[in-house]
Amino acid sequence: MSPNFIHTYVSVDCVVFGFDHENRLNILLVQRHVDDVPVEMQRKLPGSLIFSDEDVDDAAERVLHELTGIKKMVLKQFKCFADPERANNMHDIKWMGEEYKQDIDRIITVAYLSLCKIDHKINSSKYDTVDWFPFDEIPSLPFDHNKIIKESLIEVRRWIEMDFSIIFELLPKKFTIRQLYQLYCALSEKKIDIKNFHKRISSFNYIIPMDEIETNVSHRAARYYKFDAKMFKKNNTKLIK
Amino acid sequence: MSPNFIHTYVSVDCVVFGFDHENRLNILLVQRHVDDVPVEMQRKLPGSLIFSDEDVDDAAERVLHELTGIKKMVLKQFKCFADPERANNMHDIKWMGEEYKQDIDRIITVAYLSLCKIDHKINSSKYDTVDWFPFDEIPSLPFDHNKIIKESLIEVRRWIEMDFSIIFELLPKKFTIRQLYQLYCALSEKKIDIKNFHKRISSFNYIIPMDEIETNVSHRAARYYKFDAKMFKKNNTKLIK
DNA sequence: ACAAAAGTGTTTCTAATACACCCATGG
DNA sequence: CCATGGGTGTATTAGAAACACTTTTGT
Repeated sequence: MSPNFIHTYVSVDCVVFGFDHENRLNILLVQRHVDDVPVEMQRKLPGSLIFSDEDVDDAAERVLHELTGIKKMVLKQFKCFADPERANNMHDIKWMGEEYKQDIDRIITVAYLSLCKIDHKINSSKYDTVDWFPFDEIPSLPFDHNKIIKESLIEVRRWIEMDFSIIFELLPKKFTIRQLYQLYCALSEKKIDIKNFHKRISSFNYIIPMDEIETNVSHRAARYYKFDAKMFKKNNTKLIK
Repeated sequence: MSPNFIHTYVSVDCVVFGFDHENRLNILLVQRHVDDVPVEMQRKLPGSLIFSDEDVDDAAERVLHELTGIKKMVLKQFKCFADPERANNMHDIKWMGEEYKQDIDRIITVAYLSLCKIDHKINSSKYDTVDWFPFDEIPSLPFDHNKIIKESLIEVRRWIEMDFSIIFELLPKKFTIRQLYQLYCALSEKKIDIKNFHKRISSFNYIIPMDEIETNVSHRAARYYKFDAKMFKKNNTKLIK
Protein backbone atom coordinates (compact mmCIF):
# COMPACT_ATOMS: atom_id res chain seq x y z
CA MET A 1 0.00 0.00 0.00
CA SER A 2 1.66 3.13 -1.23
CA PRO A 3 -0.90 5.83 -1.71
CA ASN A 4 -0.23 8.97 -3.58
CA PHE A 5 1.49 11.11 -1.01
CA ILE A 6 2.52 14.62 -1.85
CA HIS A 7 6.18 15.05 -2.65
CA THR A 8 6.68 18.67 -3.34
CA TYR A 9 8.62 21.88 -3.31
CA VAL A 10 8.06 24.33 -0.49
CA SER A 11 8.40 28.06 -0.79
CA VAL A 12 8.09 31.06 1.46
CA ASP A 13 6.34 34.27 0.46
CA CYS A 14 6.68 37.51 2.37
CA VAL A 15 4.04 40.19 2.74
CA VAL A 16 5.93 43.33 3.74
CA PHE A 17 3.79 46.17 5.04
CA GLY A 18 4.60 49.86 4.92
CA PHE A 19 2.69 52.99 5.87
CA ASP A 20 2.79 55.88 3.43
CA HIS A 21 2.40 59.63 3.78
CA GLU A 22 -1.23 59.50 2.74
CA ASN A 23 -1.96 57.23 5.67
CA ARG A 24 -2.38 54.13 3.58
CA LEU A 25 -1.03 50.68 4.16
CA ASN A 26 1.27 49.57 1.37
CA ILE A 27 2.78 46.25 0.34
CA LEU A 28 6.07 45.50 -1.36
CA LEU A 29 5.79 43.71 -4.70
CA VAL A 30 8.56 42.64 -7.03
CA GLN A 31 8.74 42.22 -10.78
CA ARG A 32 8.92 38.85 -12.42
CA HIS A 33 10.04 38.32 -15.99
CA VAL A 34 8.26 35.96 -18.30
CA ASP A 35 7.61 36.50 -21.99
CA ASP A 36 4.04 36.15 -23.24
CA VAL A 37 2.65 36.88 -19.83
CA PRO A 38 0.18 39.77 -19.62
CA VAL A 39 1.84 42.74 -18.03
CA GLU A 40 -0.64 42.89 -15.15
CA MET A 41 0.52 39.44 -14.09
CA GLN A 42 4.13 40.51 -13.89
CA ARG A 43 4.09 41.50 -10.23
CA LYS A 44 4.33 39.07 -7.36
CA LEU A 45 5.10 38.73 -3.70
CA PRO A 46 8.77 38.33 -2.90
CA GLY A 47 9.52 34.69 -2.18
CA SER A 48 11.71 31.71 -2.82
CA LEU A 49 11.85 27.96 -2.69
CA ILE A 50 13.51 26.82 0.49
CA PHE A 51 16.80 24.96 0.35
CA SER A 52 17.14 21.36 1.37
CA ASP A 53 19.04 22.24 4.54
CA GLU A 54 17.05 25.34 5.43
CA ASP A 55 14.32 25.96 7.98
CA VAL A 56 11.35 27.99 6.73
CA ASP A 57 12.06 30.82 9.16
CA ASP A 58 15.59 31.10 7.82
CA ALA A 59 14.32 31.06 4.26
CA ALA A 60 11.95 33.92 5.02
CA GLU A 61 14.77 35.88 6.61
CA ARG A 62 16.88 35.27 3.54
CA VAL A 63 14.11 36.42 1.21
CA LEU A 64 13.65 39.61 3.22
CA HIS A 65 17.34 40.34 3.15
CA GLU A 66 17.63 39.72 -0.58
CA LEU A 67 14.62 41.96 -1.01
CA THR A 68 15.56 44.99 1.04
CA GLY A 69 19.18 44.71 2.11
CA ILE A 70 18.03 45.40 5.66
CA LYS A 71 19.63 43.18 8.25
CA LYS A 72 17.05 42.75 10.97
CA MET A 73 13.40 42.96 10.09
CA VAL A 74 10.53 41.82 12.24
CA LEU A 75 8.99 38.74 10.80
CA LYS A 76 6.13 36.43 11.62
CA GLN A 77 4.99 33.22 10.05
CA PHE A 78 1.27 33.27 9.59
CA LYS A 79 -0.08 30.53 7.38
CA CYS A 80 0.70 27.64 5.10
CA PHE A 81 -1.12 27.79 1.77
CA ALA A 82 -1.41 24.42 0.10
CA ASP A 83 -4.43 24.40 -2.18
CA PRO A 84 -3.62 21.77 -4.84
CA GLU A 85 -4.90 24.20 -7.47
CA ARG A 86 -2.82 27.16 -6.36
CA ALA A 87 -0.11 26.68 -9.00
CA ASN A 88 -2.19 25.40 -11.87
CA ASN A 89 -2.02 28.50 -14.01
CA MET A 90 -0.06 27.94 -17.26
CA HIS A 91 1.90 31.15 -16.90
CA ASP A 92 2.87 30.32 -13.34
CA ILE A 93 4.07 26.84 -14.29
CA LYS A 94 6.12 28.31 -17.11
CA TRP A 95 7.61 30.93 -14.82
CA MET A 96 8.59 28.34 -12.23
CA GLY A 97 10.31 26.29 -14.90
CA GLU A 98 12.38 29.28 -16.01
CA GLU A 99 13.09 30.56 -12.51
CA TYR A 100 14.06 27.32 -10.85
CA LYS A 101 15.12 25.14 -13.80
CA GLN A 102 12.98 22.28 -12.60
CA ASP A 103 9.63 20.90 -13.55
CA ILE A 104 7.33 21.83 -10.74
CA ASP A 105 3.84 20.46 -10.65
CA ARG A 106 2.62 21.40 -7.24
CA ILE A 107 4.02 23.77 -4.69
CA ILE A 108 3.01 24.73 -1.22
CA THR A 109 4.01 27.98 0.40
CA VAL A 110 4.44 29.31 3.90
CA ALA A 111 3.46 32.96 4.16
CA TYR A 112 5.24 35.48 6.36
CA LEU A 113 4.41 38.96 7.53
CA SER A 114 6.96 41.70 7.86
CA LEU A 115 6.95 45.42 8.55
CA CYS A 116 9.15 48.15 7.12
CA LYS A 117 9.51 51.91 7.46
CA ILE A 118 8.38 53.11 4.04
CA ASP A 119 11.16 55.69 3.79
CA HIS A 120 13.85 53.11 4.37
CA LYS A 121 16.09 52.69 1.36
CA ILE A 122 15.39 49.43 -0.47
CA ASN A 123 18.59 47.80 -1.63
CA SER A 124 17.71 44.54 -3.27
CA SER A 125 20.44 42.10 -4.22
CA LYS A 126 17.99 39.88 -6.07
CA TYR A 127 15.25 41.94 -7.67
CA ASP A 128 15.62 44.74 -10.23
CA THR A 129 12.29 46.22 -9.36
CA VAL A 130 10.78 46.49 -5.93
CA ASP A 131 7.82 48.82 -5.39
CA TRP A 132 5.31 49.85 -2.79
CA PHE A 133 1.66 49.37 -3.71
CA PRO A 134 -1.15 50.90 -1.68
CA PHE A 135 -3.28 48.11 -0.33
CA ASP A 136 -6.32 48.88 -2.48
CA GLU A 137 -4.31 49.37 -5.67
CA ILE A 138 -2.73 45.95 -5.72
CA PRO A 139 -3.02 44.41 -9.18
CA SER A 140 -4.05 40.87 -9.97
CA LEU A 141 -1.18 38.64 -8.96
CA PRO A 142 0.00 35.14 -9.87
CA PHE A 143 -0.63 32.02 -7.78
CA ASP A 144 -2.83 32.79 -4.78
CA HIS A 145 -0.86 35.89 -3.86
CA ASN A 146 -3.94 38.08 -3.77
CA LYS A 147 -5.53 35.70 -1.31
CA ILE A 148 -2.39 35.64 0.80
CA ILE A 149 -2.31 39.43 0.93
CA LYS A 150 -5.96 39.61 1.84
CA GLU A 151 -5.45 37.27 4.78
CA SER A 152 -2.26 39.01 5.83
CA LEU A 153 -4.19 42.16 6.64
CA ILE A 154 -6.29 40.33 9.20
CA GLU A 155 -3.11 38.84 10.58
CA VAL A 156 -1.19 42.07 10.92
CA ARG A 157 -4.11 43.54 12.83
CA ARG A 158 -4.07 40.64 15.21
CA TRP A 159 -0.35 41.03 15.60
CA ILE A 160 -0.58 44.66 16.63
CA GLU A 161 -3.42 43.81 18.95
CA MET A 162 -1.12 41.33 20.66
CA ASP A 163 2.07 43.32 20.63
CA PHE A 164 1.53 47.03 20.30
CA SER A 165 5.24 47.82 20.06
CA ILE A 166 5.63 46.45 16.56
CA ILE A 167 3.52 49.35 15.27
CA PHE A 168 6.65 51.48 15.55
CA GLU A 169 8.34 49.36 12.90
CA LEU A 170 6.04 51.09 10.43
CA LEU A 171 6.66 54.64 11.63
CA PRO A 172 9.73 56.82 11.11
CA LYS A 173 12.05 57.02 14.08
CA LYS A 174 10.62 60.40 14.95
CA PHE A 175 6.89 60.71 14.48
CA THR A 176 3.99 62.87 15.55
CA ILE A 177 1.09 61.66 17.65
CA ARG A 178 -1.13 62.24 14.65
CA GLN A 179 0.92 59.87 12.52
CA LEU A 180 0.70 57.22 15.19
CA TYR A 181 -3.02 57.85 15.45
CA GLN A 182 -3.62 57.51 11.72
CA LEU A 183 -1.66 54.29 11.62
CA TYR A 184 -3.52 52.96 14.61
CA CYS A 185 -6.82 53.75 12.90
CA ALA A 186 -5.71 52.02 9.73
CA LEU A 187 -4.88 48.89 11.67
CA SER A 188 -7.57 48.70 14.29
CA GLU A 189 -11.30 48.46 14.25
CA LYS A 190 -11.47 50.29 17.53
CA LYS A 191 -12.32 53.94 17.15
CA ILE A 192 -10.87 56.38 19.55
CA ASP A 193 -11.10 60.13 19.77
CA ILE A 194 -7.86 61.84 18.70
CA LYS A 195 -7.83 64.02 21.81
CA ASN A 196 -8.14 61.10 24.18
CA PHE A 197 -5.60 59.22 22.11
CA HIS A 198 -3.22 62.09 22.60
CA LYS A 199 -3.77 62.10 26.30
CA ARG A 200 -3.23 58.38 26.65
CA ILE A 201 -0.09 58.38 24.54
CA SER A 202 1.48 61.13 26.56
CA SER A 203 0.81 59.13 29.70
CA PHE A 204 3.07 56.33 28.41
CA ASN A 205 6.64 56.61 29.57
CA TYR A 206 7.97 54.70 26.58
CA ILE A 207 6.81 57.29 24.06
CA ILE A 208 9.24 60.10 24.56
CA PRO A 209 8.73 63.71 23.46
CA MET A 210 11.66 65.18 21.54
CA ASP A 211 12.72 68.80 21.36
CA GLU A 212 12.11 68.90 17.64
CA ILE A 213 8.82 69.98 16.13
CA GLU A 214 7.33 69.99 12.65
CA THR A 215 8.18 72.75 10.20
CA ASN A 216 6.30 74.21 7.26
CA VAL A 217 2.86 73.21 8.35
CA SER A 218 -0.07 75.54 8.05
CA HIS A 219 -1.10 75.14 11.63
CA ARG A 220 0.49 74.72 15.00
CA ALA A 221 3.53 72.49 14.60
CA ALA A 222 3.32 69.10 16.24
CA ARG A 223 6.00 67.73 18.46
CA TYR A 224 8.02 64.71 17.38
CA TYR A 225 8.14 61.68 19.62
CA LYS A 226 10.29 58.60 19.66
CA PHE A 227 9.69 55.07 20.87
CA ASP A 228 11.82 53.64 23.67
CA ALA A 229 11.78 49.87 23.28
CA LYS A 230 13.59 49.24 26.55
CA MET A 231 11.07 51.24 28.52
CA PHE A 232 8.27 49.39 26.77
CA LYS A 233 9.69 46.01 27.69
CA LYS A 234 9.80 46.99 31.34
CA ASN A 235 6.12 47.66 31.65
CA ASN A 236 4.58 46.08 28.59
CA THR A 237 1.25 47.75 28.10
CA LYS A 238 -1.48 47.41 25.60
CA LEU A 239 -2.69 50.58 24.02
CA ILE A 240 -6.26 49.74 24.74
CA LYS A 241 -6.96 47.14 27.34
CA MET B 1 22.20 27.04 -11.85
CA SER B 2 20.13 24.53 -10.01
CA PRO B 3 20.66 24.88 -6.29
CA ASN B 4 19.60 22.27 -3.86
CA PHE B 5 15.94 23.05 -3.35
CA ILE B 6 13.91 21.08 -0.90
CA HIS B 7 11.68 18.43 -2.42
CA THR B 8 9.86 16.83 0.40
CA TYR B 9 6.91 15.19 1.97
CA VAL B 10 4.49 17.30 3.96
CA SER B 11 2.51 16.07 6.92
CA VAL B 12 -0.07 17.47 9.29
CA ASP B 13 -0.03 16.86 13.03
CA CYS B 14 -2.96 17.58 15.31
CA VAL B 15 -2.79 18.67 18.92
CA VAL B 16 -6.20 17.86 20.38
CA PHE B 17 -6.95 19.44 23.74
CA GLY B 18 -9.31 18.13 26.37
CA PHE B 19 -10.16 19.24 29.89
CA ASP B 20 -10.39 16.56 32.54
CA HIS B 21 -12.27 16.25 35.82
CA GLU B 22 -9.24 17.31 37.83
CA ASN B 23 -9.18 20.60 35.96
CA ARG B 24 -6.15 19.75 33.87
CA LEU B 25 -5.59 20.26 30.19
CA ASN B 26 -5.02 16.98 28.38
CA ILE B 27 -3.76 16.06 24.95
CA LEU B 28 -4.62 13.11 22.74
CA LEU B 29 -1.70 10.87 21.83
CA VAL B 30 -1.71 7.72 19.73
CA GLN B 31 0.43 4.61 19.75
CA ARG B 32 2.95 3.87 17.07
CA HIS B 33 4.42 0.45 16.47
CA VAL B 34 8.10 -0.03 15.80
CA ASP B 35 10.27 -2.86 17.03
CA ASP B 36 13.47 -1.98 18.83
CA VAL B 37 12.17 1.41 19.78
CA PRO B 38 12.20 2.28 23.48
CA VAL B 39 8.69 2.09 24.85
CA GLU B 40 8.68 5.72 25.96
CA MET B 41 9.10 6.73 22.32
CA GLN B 42 6.06 4.80 21.23
CA ARG B 43 3.59 7.64 21.61
CA LYS B 44 3.11 10.39 19.08
CA LEU B 45 0.78 13.11 17.94
CA PRO B 46 -1.88 11.95 15.51
CA GLY B 47 -0.89 12.93 12.00
CA SER B 48 -0.47 11.89 8.41
CA LEU B 49 1.31 12.73 5.21
CA ILE B 50 -0.93 14.75 2.96
CA PHE B 51 -2.06 13.33 -0.35
CA SER B 52 -0.98 14.77 -3.64
CA ASP B 53 -4.42 16.21 -4.37
CA GLU B 54 -5.20 17.32 -0.84
CA ASP B 55 -5.10 20.71 0.85
CA VAL B 56 -3.50 20.80 4.32
CA ASP B 57 -6.75 21.83 5.97
CA ASP B 58 -8.49 18.83 4.44
CA ALA B 59 -5.68 16.55 5.56
CA ALA B 60 -6.03 17.80 9.12
CA GLU B 61 -9.76 17.24 9.01
CA ARG B 62 -9.18 13.73 7.74
CA VAL B 63 -6.68 13.00 10.50
CA LEU B 64 -9.09 14.22 13.15
CA HIS B 65 -11.88 12.11 11.76
CA GLU B 66 -9.73 8.99 11.56
CA LEU B 67 -8.64 9.72 15.10
CA THR B 68 -11.95 10.28 16.86
CA GLY B 69 -14.77 9.37 14.54
CA ILE B 70 -16.29 12.75 15.29
CA LYS B 71 -17.64 14.54 12.26
CA LYS B 72 -17.20 18.22 12.96
CA MET B 73 -14.40 19.33 15.21
CA VAL B 74 -13.09 22.84 15.56
CA LEU B 75 -9.70 23.10 14.00
CA LYS B 76 -7.08 25.76 13.54
CA GLN B 77 -3.80 25.72 11.69
CA PHE B 78 -1.11 27.27 13.81
CA LYS B 79 2.39 26.70 12.56
CA CYS B 80 4.60 25.02 10.00
CA PHE B 81 7.54 23.18 11.56
CA ALA B 82 10.39 22.67 9.12
CA ASP B 83 13.63 22.34 11.02
CA PRO B 84 15.91 20.26 8.73
CA GLU B 85 16.92 18.24 11.80
CA ARG B 86 13.42 17.45 12.97
CA ALA B 87 13.30 13.96 11.44
CA ASN B 88 16.92 12.93 11.87
CA ASN B 89 16.36 10.39 14.61
CA MET B 90 17.11 6.83 13.47
CA HIS B 91 13.98 5.43 15.04
CA ASP B 92 11.84 8.06 13.39
CA ILE B 93 13.35 7.39 9.97
CA LYS B 94 12.76 3.68 10.42
CA TRP B 95 9.19 4.24 11.51
CA MET B 96 8.47 6.44 8.50
CA GLY B 97 9.84 3.76 6.21
CA GLU B 98 7.52 1.13 7.70
CA GLU B 99 4.50 3.41 7.93
CA TYR B 100 4.62 4.98 4.50
CA LYS B 101 6.67 2.45 2.49
CA GLN B 102 8.89 5.16 1.13
CA ASP B 103 12.36 6.39 1.90
CA ILE B 104 11.83 9.71 3.58
CA ASP B 105 14.81 11.87 4.34
CA ARG B 106 13.27 15.13 5.36
CA ILE B 107 9.72 16.01 6.23
CA ILE B 108 8.01 19.22 7.14
CA THR B 109 4.79 19.34 9.08
CA VAL B 110 1.92 21.73 9.51
CA ALA B 111 0.54 21.69 13.05
CA TYR B 112 -3.13 22.07 13.89
CA LEU B 113 -5.01 22.71 17.08
CA SER B 114 -8.28 21.08 17.95
CA LEU B 115 -10.57 20.87 20.95
CA CYS B 116 -12.64 17.96 22.20
CA LYS B 117 -14.98 17.25 25.09
CA ILE B 118 -12.99 14.77 27.13
CA ASP B 119 -16.03 12.56 27.80
CA HIS B 120 -16.82 12.20 24.13
CA LYS B 121 -16.43 8.65 22.94
CA ILE B 122 -13.29 8.19 20.84
CA ASN B 123 -13.93 5.92 17.90
CA SER B 124 -10.79 5.69 15.87
CA SER B 125 -10.83 4.03 12.47
CA LYS B 126 -7.06 4.22 12.20
CA TYR B 127 -5.43 3.87 15.60
CA ASP B 128 -5.72 0.96 18.05
CA THR B 129 -4.74 3.09 20.99
CA VAL B 130 -5.75 6.66 21.59
CA ASP B 131 -5.31 8.15 25.06
CA TRP B 132 -5.58 11.38 26.94
CA PHE B 133 -2.42 12.63 28.64
CA PRO B 134 -2.46 15.44 31.18
CA PHE B 135 -0.33 18.26 29.85
CA ASP B 136 2.43 17.89 32.41
CA GLU B 137 2.59 14.12 32.13
CA ILE B 138 3.35 13.95 28.44
CA PRO B 139 6.22 11.56 27.75
CA SER B 140 9.16 12.20 25.49
CA LEU B 141 7.83 12.01 21.94
CA PRO B 142 9.36 11.41 18.51
CA PHE B 143 10.25 14.12 16.00
CA ASP B 144 9.68 17.58 17.45
CA HIS B 145 6.28 16.65 18.84
CA ASN B 146 7.13 17.87 22.33
CA LYS B 147 8.06 21.24 20.90
CA ILE B 148 4.86 21.37 18.88
CA ILE B 149 2.79 20.63 21.97
CA LYS B 150 4.61 23.25 23.99
CA GLU B 151 3.87 25.90 21.39
CA SER B 152 0.31 24.74 20.98
CA LEU B 153 -0.49 25.77 24.54
CA ILE B 154 0.44 29.37 23.83
CA GLU B 155 -1.62 29.17 20.69
CA VAL B 156 -4.75 27.76 22.28
CA ARG B 157 -4.64 30.54 24.85
CA ARG B 158 -4.47 33.11 22.12
CA TRP B 159 -7.32 31.42 20.36
CA ILE B 160 -9.60 31.63 23.37
CA GLU B 161 -8.58 35.21 23.91
CA MET B 162 -9.76 35.95 20.39
CA ASP B 163 -12.87 33.82 20.33
CA PHE B 164 -14.27 33.05 23.74
CA SER B 165 -16.97 30.75 22.42
CA ILE B 166 -14.57 27.94 21.52
CA ILE B 167 -13.99 27.36 25.23
CA PHE B 168 -17.30 25.51 25.26
CA GLU B 169 -15.87 22.89 22.92
CA LEU B 170 -13.90 21.68 25.94
CA LEU B 171 -16.78 21.60 28.39
CA PRO B 172 -19.64 19.10 28.63
CA LYS B 173 -22.91 20.28 27.16
CA LYS B 174 -24.16 21.04 30.64
CA PHE B 175 -21.61 22.55 32.97
CA THR B 176 -21.41 24.48 36.19
CA ILE B 177 -20.04 27.98 36.47
CA ARG B 178 -17.21 26.57 38.56
CA GLN B 179 -16.18 24.24 35.75
CA LEU B 180 -16.14 27.11 33.32
CA TYR B 181 -14.16 29.14 35.81
CA GLN B 182 -11.54 26.45 36.33
CA LEU B 183 -11.12 26.01 32.62
CA TYR B 184 -10.85 29.73 32.12
CA CYS B 185 -8.17 29.88 34.79
CA ALA B 186 -6.24 27.05 33.17
CA LEU B 187 -6.26 28.88 29.86
CA SER B 188 -5.84 32.48 30.82
CA GLU B 189 -3.22 34.46 32.65
CA LYS B 190 -5.87 36.88 33.81
CA LYS B 191 -7.00 36.27 37.34
CA ILE B 192 -10.54 36.99 38.27
CA ASP B 193 -12.44 36.53 41.48
CA ILE B 194 -14.85 33.59 41.32
CA LYS B 195 -17.73 35.64 42.67
CA ASN B 196 -17.33 38.36 40.09
CA PHE B 197 -16.85 35.71 37.43
CA HIS B 198 -20.16 34.25 38.47
CA LYS B 199 -21.86 37.58 38.26
CA ARG B 200 -20.46 38.39 34.85
CA ILE B 201 -21.36 34.98 33.45
CA SER B 202 -24.93 35.25 34.62
CA SER B 203 -25.19 38.61 32.88
CA PHE B 204 -24.51 36.96 29.52
CA ASN B 205 -27.64 35.98 27.70
CA TYR B 206 -25.87 33.22 25.77
CA ILE B 207 -25.09 31.21 28.90
CA ILE B 208 -28.39 29.74 29.85
CA PRO B 209 -29.30 28.34 33.28
CA MET B 210 -30.92 24.91 33.19
CA ASP B 211 -33.39 23.43 35.66
CA GLU B 212 -30.97 20.68 36.57
CA ILE B 213 -28.55 20.94 39.47
CA GLU B 214 -25.64 18.87 40.76
CA THR B 215 -26.24 15.84 42.97
CA ASN B 216 -24.12 14.12 45.59
CA VAL B 217 -21.99 17.07 46.46
CA SER B 218 -21.08 17.90 50.03
CA HIS B 219 -22.25 21.48 49.77
CA ARG B 220 -24.93 23.45 48.08
CA ALA B 221 -25.52 21.96 44.63
CA ALA B 222 -24.51 24.11 41.70
CA ARG B 223 -26.78 24.81 38.79
CA TYR B 224 -26.00 23.49 35.32
CA TYR B 225 -25.75 25.91 32.44
CA LYS B 226 -25.61 25.48 28.69
CA PHE B 227 -24.07 27.55 25.94
CA ASP B 228 -26.26 29.04 23.22
CA ALA B 229 -24.08 29.53 20.15
CA LYS B 230 -26.75 31.41 18.22
CA MET B 231 -27.19 33.94 20.99
CA PHE B 232 -23.45 34.37 21.19
CA LYS B 233 -23.14 35.07 17.49
CA LYS B 234 -25.73 37.81 17.77
CA ASN B 235 -23.80 39.87 20.25
CA ASN B 236 -20.31 38.49 20.17
CA THR B 237 -18.68 39.50 23.41
CA LYS B 238 -15.32 38.92 24.93
CA LEU B 239 -15.33 37.58 28.43
CA ILE B 240 -12.90 40.18 29.61
CA LYS B 241 -12.49 43.28 27.50
C1' DA C 1 -8.45 87.77 12.00
C1' DC C 2 -9.21 83.17 10.77
C1' DA C 3 -8.49 78.30 9.92
C1' DA C 4 -6.56 74.17 11.40
C1' DA C 5 -4.49 71.20 14.19
C1' DA C 6 -1.73 70.75 18.81
C1' DG C 7 -2.27 69.94 23.33
C1' DT C 8 -4.57 70.24 28.26
C1' DG C 9 -8.18 70.08 31.65
C1' DT C 10 -12.86 68.78 33.33
C1' DT C 11 -16.84 65.97 33.69
C1' DT C 12 -19.44 61.93 32.99
C1' DC C 13 -20.30 57.27 32.98
C1' DT C 14 -19.39 52.47 32.47
C1' DA C 15 -17.47 48.47 34.10
C1' DA C 16 -14.06 46.00 36.95
C1' DT C 17 -12.97 44.91 41.65
C1' DA C 18 -13.61 44.13 46.49
C1' DC C 19 -16.37 42.41 49.73
C1' DA C 20 -20.46 41.60 52.68
C1' DC C 21 -24.14 38.64 53.15
C1' DC C 22 -27.53 34.93 52.61
C1' DC C 23 -28.55 30.04 50.80
C1' DA C 24 -28.22 25.01 50.51
C1' DT C 25 -26.28 20.62 51.64
C1' DG C 26 -23.50 16.88 54.07
C1' DG C 27 -21.46 15.47 58.07
C1' DC D 1 -23.71 23.59 64.31
C1' DC D 2 -20.04 23.94 61.17
C1' DA D 3 -17.59 23.74 56.78
C1' DT D 4 -17.91 24.38 51.99
C1' DG D 5 -19.17 26.23 48.03
C1' DG D 6 -23.44 28.53 45.44
C1' DG D 7 -25.35 32.72 44.37
C1' DT D 8 -26.78 37.96 44.98
C1' DG D 9 -26.29 42.73 46.17
C1' DT D 10 -23.68 47.01 47.14
C1' DA D 11 -19.90 50.25 47.44
C1' DT D 12 -15.65 51.77 45.59
C1' DT D 13 -12.64 52.92 42.06
C1' DA D 14 -10.15 53.06 37.65
C1' DG D 15 -10.27 54.37 33.26
C1' DA D 16 -12.62 55.21 28.79
C1' DA D 17 -15.28 58.64 26.44
C1' DA D 18 -17.17 63.22 25.56
C1' DC D 19 -16.09 67.71 25.09
C1' DA D 20 -14.75 72.46 26.29
C1' DC D 21 -10.93 75.39 26.14
C1' DT D 22 -6.26 77.28 25.23
C1' DT D 23 -2.06 77.39 22.19
C1' DT D 24 0.55 77.86 18.06
C1' DT D 25 1.46 78.65 13.29
C1' DG D 26 0.52 79.97 8.24
C1' DT D 27 -2.21 82.59 5.21
